[in-house]
Amino acid sequence: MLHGSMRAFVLEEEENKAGLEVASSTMMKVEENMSNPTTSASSQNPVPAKRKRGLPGNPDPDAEVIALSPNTLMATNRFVCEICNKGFQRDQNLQLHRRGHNLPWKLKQRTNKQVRKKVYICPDASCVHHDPSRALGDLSGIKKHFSRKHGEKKWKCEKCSKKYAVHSDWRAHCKICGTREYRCDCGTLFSRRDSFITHRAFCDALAEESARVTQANPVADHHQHLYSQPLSSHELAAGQSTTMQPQFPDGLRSQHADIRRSHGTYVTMKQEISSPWAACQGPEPQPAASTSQSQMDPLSSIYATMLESEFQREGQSSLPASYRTSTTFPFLSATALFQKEAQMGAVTARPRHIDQMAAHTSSATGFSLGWCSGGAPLHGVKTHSALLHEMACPPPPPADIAGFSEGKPQ
DNA sequence: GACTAGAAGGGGCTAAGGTT
DNA sequence: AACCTTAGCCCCTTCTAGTC
Repeated sequence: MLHGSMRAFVLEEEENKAGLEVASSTMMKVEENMSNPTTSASSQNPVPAKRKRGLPGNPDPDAEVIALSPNTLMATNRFVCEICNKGFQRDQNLQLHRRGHNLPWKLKQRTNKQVRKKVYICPDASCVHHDPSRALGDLSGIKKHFSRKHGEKKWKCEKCSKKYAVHSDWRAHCKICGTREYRCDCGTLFSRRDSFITHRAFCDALAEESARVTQANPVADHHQHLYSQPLSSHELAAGQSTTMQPQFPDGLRSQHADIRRSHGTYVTMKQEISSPWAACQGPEPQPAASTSQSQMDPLSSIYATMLESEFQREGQSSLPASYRTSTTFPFLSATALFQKEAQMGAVTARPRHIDQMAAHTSSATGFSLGWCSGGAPLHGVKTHSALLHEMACPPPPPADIAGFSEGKPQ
């Protein structure tokens, strides 16, 4: 489809004779009656508050159409002296230079007549912008277009290996390349948010399924498969043995926490609980005999005292033996804490929300519900949960914690 | 020589349209 | 829906012709 009242068609010579670009031009007339939607619309409507650009490739119908050769579009010093082969960006520069060679020269004269708007067509015949009706409105535009579509892409992004022909495009890409990165818990990386969301839906469903399986078979855990490492806090909370010592690499552990933070989910617990893990990778467990109350660290001691008094208040003679022998409450893993609470609940009264917590193992919100449930727990249980909460959020523990890995409570 | 105006080059920003 | 590419617009700088 040709453009309507296109008046003139200036064709630049494709060939440069003797290295000198000759600006001879041919005038052509293209006569068809076709209205330009852009201009007709703009003439009918009042000027909008925010200026809108015209559609691509719909130049002013009265504009002068200029066809530059590929050489011209790509050349930097396209005006070349036939004597010394020196190139110049502009004809005026060349003409001035020719004076030095005592060659005839002619500077472009300023003209008083009104300059008609120029539009430029792409020299590539197969290109949509080769059609005068789709000519581009400015010279830099057609140059950029020709470079992008038909030129050599010599600018390469170091990060993603994408190539660009226009330097500014390359720079714009380099600014944002690698800044949008989405990482799932399972370690998979995504550059696109939608892909990441899709994957996460799958990954979460898998985690929930694993949690259900975990209740029946504590070994099953998709993160174990994915990381080849145990475990995350919510999985521990599902009731796995404390003899399993999670060994997240520090980097992965903090990364995991960061990811959850970005999801707005169970970040805090994850980070808090990770500290005891680090501690539990410490020295060999001490013999039970060596872990007397006097050797406890202050927090352990305080907690043991609190628990004992709690039991006594509830009518129990004293803390069960298994609790008294354990000296490491503040630095137990989440599993150990839950198990202890569950045991205590079995001794006193088993709270429903503990079961709920276990059932929510893969759900971030479910996990936090376990800690922050607004429901009315049974008498005594609230105290235990509060104590456990305090235990789960201790200051960083000392490096060697005696007796941590003694295993699960009797 | 100083100053001004115009042309050209290049880069940044962003709307529009296409793609995934 | 989000992302990517393309093209239009604008601004700044540089260079040169013309004028005083």
